[in-house]
Amino acid sequence: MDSPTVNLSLGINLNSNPPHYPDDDPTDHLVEELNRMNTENERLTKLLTVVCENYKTTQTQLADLVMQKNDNNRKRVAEDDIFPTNYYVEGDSYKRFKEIKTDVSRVLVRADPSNKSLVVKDGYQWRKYGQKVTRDNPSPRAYYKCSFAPNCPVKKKVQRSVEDASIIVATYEGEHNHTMSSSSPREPHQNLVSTTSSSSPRAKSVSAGHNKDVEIDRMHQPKLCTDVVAEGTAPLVQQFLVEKMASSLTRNPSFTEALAAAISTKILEYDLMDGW
DNA sequence: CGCCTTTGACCCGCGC
DNA sequence: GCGCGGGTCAAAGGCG
Ligand SMILES: [Zn+2]
Repeated sequence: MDSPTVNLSLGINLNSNPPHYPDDDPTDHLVEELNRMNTENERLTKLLTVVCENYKTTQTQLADLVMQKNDNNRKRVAEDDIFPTNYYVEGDSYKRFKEIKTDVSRVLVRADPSNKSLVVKDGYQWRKYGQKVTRDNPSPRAYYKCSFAPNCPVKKKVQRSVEDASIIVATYEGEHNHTMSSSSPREPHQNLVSTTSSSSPRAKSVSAGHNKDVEIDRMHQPKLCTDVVAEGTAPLVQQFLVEKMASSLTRNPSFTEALAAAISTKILEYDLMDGW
């Protein structure tokens, strides 16, 4: 793919050594310092916005490329042509089709560890129908079903990540056959796209690579989500980009705080805007 | 009263 | 068959 050489050196100049003021009036210095901080914060916010926009654009392009590749490689299964029943007859008994997996998408959500309830508000209405403890994860896994429409087949599994209690991994399965309440019918913002786990060894009907992923980042601690993206099935380009950005940013320790603050305000604006 | 969560039982596929 | 692990059911209870 033609990579338009993104300038990854963000040129962050945080001026971590404030000038030493003469000590005639300390409050003036504080006010001045505060103003300087505000200006810096504003600048960082703008910078962050630009970075996010670029990131989103890159993600969209990557998603398009992946989808094109999938369409070229395999015959696309139309969603409406899926058999009405998931069972077939073998001998005198019904058996269930295993490979009817519609589409699975994985979503990474960062939330503060104190949030014990795994209720992730993503615009839909979910009814919890189960909870199990899994083998290799101390936190339980919750099972939800979309209860917005009576026959909506969408399910999701929610579980905290291993060894990082501030990350919630939600796995969506299926597609909604209804719209999202009274919200705007336009597409929701796609921030992160991860690959489907469609690598079944002998899958007859291949799942269409049609996944919509959203990453919501609730940052309370100045920790970037590099590990999360790296651990998943993220494409290499995305991995590289994120790691590059993270290394650029984390090199400056005081940047993470400003970044967290900027993201918090951004997310608040986002929430108000979308009416979550 | 309707919708939700909780929670143990149940089911089912898989490996031994 | 049996045990195990993951997924689902459904009764019971909570809540506005
Ligand atoms: Zn739905």
